[in-house]
Amino acid sequence: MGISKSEIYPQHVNDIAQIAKVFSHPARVAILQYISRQESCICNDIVEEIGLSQSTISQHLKVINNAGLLKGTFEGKSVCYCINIERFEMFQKIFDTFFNRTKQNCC
Amino acid sequence: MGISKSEIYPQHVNDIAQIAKVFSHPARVAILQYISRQESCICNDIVEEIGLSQSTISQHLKVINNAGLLKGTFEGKSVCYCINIERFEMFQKIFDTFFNRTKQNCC
DNA sequence: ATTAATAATCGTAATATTACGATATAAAAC
DNA sequence: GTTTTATATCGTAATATTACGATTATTAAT
Repeated sequence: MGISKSEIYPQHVNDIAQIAKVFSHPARVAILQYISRQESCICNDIVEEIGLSQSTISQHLKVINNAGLLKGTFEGKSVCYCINIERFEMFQKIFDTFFNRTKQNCC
Repeated sequence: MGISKSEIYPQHVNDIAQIAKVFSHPARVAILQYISRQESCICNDIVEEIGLSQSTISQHLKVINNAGLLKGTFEGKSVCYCINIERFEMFQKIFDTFFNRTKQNCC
């Protein structure tokens, strides 16, 4: 047991859950907020800023990136992380629609 | 290791993560949508509707309820689940604010 | 009072996540 | 070319989550 049965749900339900998962860890929320605060997409002060190890931050960045939320160069020394605003706004919209629909028809 | 260090983040960051966690499992998204679809707050057809065991649904309901998202009677046979719209809208607002703020000042 | 039905809780196995140190990789600086 | 710096990946331990069956508790029906 313990395996999440994503196959039994409609796609849009899985989509919402997957998007929410990105934001369900405080480190990832903090990373996103930190990146957005930087005026010029500067990089791994994130490690110092957040206070987790470099490998852990890298792991969280991967989750954020896999969700399509990052833009920038991703090789070698000077990586430049940026938020992919289009994608970010898409997530915002999906969430907002979910909230609005779920509010409707409620007792 | 493996313990999530929530103490190192500001409160509002932990808040967002905790709210997102509620929606980060498809069963909980499906349960919320199902409850909202019901015209009169009727109950554990949820088990049949979703296709997980009764104990598993109950567990997910507890998570949703602990987040303050349910209203209704919670004892004995005929439990009546309802979405707590005020709380739900509060979550919507927190999320929307997070999205809007994180979009700002971005490269 | 017994029985039936509904939902919560307990115990537990399987799986996933989180975190870190160590190592690998790749570009920049020297 | 070697060293430094920045980031990714690997291996692994600790913890959390998911799911289920069995049991318990509570109400409704008989």
